[in-house]
Amino acid sequence: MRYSKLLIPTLKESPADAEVVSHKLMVRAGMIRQLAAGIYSVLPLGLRVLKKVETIIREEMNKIGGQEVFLPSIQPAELWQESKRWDFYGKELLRLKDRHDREFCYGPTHEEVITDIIRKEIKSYRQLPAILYQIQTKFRDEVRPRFGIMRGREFLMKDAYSFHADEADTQKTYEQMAQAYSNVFTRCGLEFKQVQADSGTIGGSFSHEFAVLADSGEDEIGFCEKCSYASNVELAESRPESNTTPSDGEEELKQVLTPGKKSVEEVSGFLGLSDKQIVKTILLENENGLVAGLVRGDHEINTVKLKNLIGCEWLLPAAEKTIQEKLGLPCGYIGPVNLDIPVYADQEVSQLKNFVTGANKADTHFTGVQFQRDLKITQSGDLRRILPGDPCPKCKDGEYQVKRGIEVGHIFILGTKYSEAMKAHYLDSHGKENLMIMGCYGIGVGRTAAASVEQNHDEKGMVWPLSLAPFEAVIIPVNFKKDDLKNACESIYNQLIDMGVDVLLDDRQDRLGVKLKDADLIGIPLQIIVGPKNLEEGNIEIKVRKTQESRLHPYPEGIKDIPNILKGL
RNA sequence: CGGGACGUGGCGCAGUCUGGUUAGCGUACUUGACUGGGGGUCAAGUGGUCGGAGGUUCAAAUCCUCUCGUCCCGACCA
Repeated sequence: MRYSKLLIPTLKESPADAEVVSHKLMVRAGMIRQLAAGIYSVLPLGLRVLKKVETIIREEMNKIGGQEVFLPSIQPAELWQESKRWDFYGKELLRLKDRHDREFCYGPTHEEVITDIIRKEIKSYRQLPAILYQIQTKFRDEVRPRFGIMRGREFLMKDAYSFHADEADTQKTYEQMAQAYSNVFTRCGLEFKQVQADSGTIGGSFSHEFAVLADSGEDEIGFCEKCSYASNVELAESRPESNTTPSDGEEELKQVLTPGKKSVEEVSGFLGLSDKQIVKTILLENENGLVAGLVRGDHEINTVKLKNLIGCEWLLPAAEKTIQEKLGLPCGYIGPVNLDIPVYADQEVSQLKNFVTGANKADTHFTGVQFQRDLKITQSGDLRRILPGDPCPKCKDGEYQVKRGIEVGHIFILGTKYSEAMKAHYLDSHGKENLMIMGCYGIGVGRTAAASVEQNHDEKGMVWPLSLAPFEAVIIPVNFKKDDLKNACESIYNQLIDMGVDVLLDDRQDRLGVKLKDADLIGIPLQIIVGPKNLEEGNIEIKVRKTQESRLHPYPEGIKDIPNILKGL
């Protein structure tokens, strides 16, 4: 391609509304433009990158027997009502009506549509397993879209669904899919981790997330340096502390005045105790009303773990208003003693003796609280967030590390959730009807590209890996007016195209500096600079974007080495 | 959903508090000349319903009301 014929509107300054590097750079490089909150247009250069990600995904999906389909983005409400998600999905589901007033939604995901096809078209175990995938635009009306293409409302996603006759087969495909995902992200040149993730209400222990390590990530990943254990912090198990509490006598329950002391630090400081002797009572709300979670003062509650322990549909922090209305208790002084709602305690809390809690009375706390004697606990379990430095629950001598990550892929075993709700049956070899078992697997295409920028950039701009770069090489004439330079560039350009190199010819009339700045900004891996002095001496300059290292190569003989240089990057 | 900020040529901003020439700067864009190895110089230009609606006033980018849009923070530490 010729630069002069391409729409690559690069900018010198970052847009004022961009926060993260990938957003800033993708706008500056003329790859994307915002149309509305969380909705972006993709320009030619950006599309080239997305297409490269797509190609890698297609190759890996096809390799494990995936068949590509293309499903509608607008879906009838009936299908969603059948799966019960019409009511359940909430405001993230963008609903619309057609001219006949029929209800539709813009698909945020496609379990319903694909299950509808499969239940109609597949009847026999002989046709299973079936693995179908598509690369298509999704819309999720996020509360708060941000970070450009990384968390948009409209975004490009590869979603795959698999249908199976039995669990072993599902498991097999799940593992192949995990491997395929691993291959995709490796080929995209990303540093990532495959981590256990929360499977939510879907059930089953099989869900893994693929997280690209980056400070701008919204996920927290906990992993062990010594063994292979890695999981989303939401899910990471905490290993019970083995230190036995001193066997002091049990103190009496005593009310103490703690005027104005609400936070753990304030209370512990005021009473001259360690944070570990305080128990925090956190009020949350789910579909059945308020619940309380107890964790030690130096710990934090993990609501995902609590939600899983309770087995409720949803769980959110209770609003102060709700607490006032339903319990009439003063925030800051709430405690589990005589608290008339379900109380769930972290396992560490059950080990404590003589601890402090709120007394459900303004400016008052209890001291000498005993777990067994004073509290009515609905259930105890692992409820706390892991912290960096916590012991690994798996290998016993490693420590947790916590890093931020961008979720670029997620795979699930769905079981029969959808096949049951939507009656997707098949006949087995005995002629008996069975429910199909399903898996679903997603990759954020744009997010993968953005994650790559987050991981690979410098002060000059983006540094694409060869596999995702919009072009593999760019030819930069120092002066495009001089015929000998121009002819040499045209010749190199044609030869590289013939050799199958994805090459860009910067045929603009601008000065060298402009071209080099742009080449660095858009991050093309190899720059071929053709200047008058070098050319006279029979040389061209080949510069690597990433390292900024530059070497002279003989011209014209050296042209044929370029594909090899690219391979070596 | 709660809180905060912002909206002025394509992009980045000043002007708004304290109303008053023809709305300004940088950059980009067009034309010409010079220049030609890291966003060059000079000259002449193009481009603006100051987000929108209503109001106050002799006079509104500026004051008031409403509205739309965009961004940020928060929505577990009781």
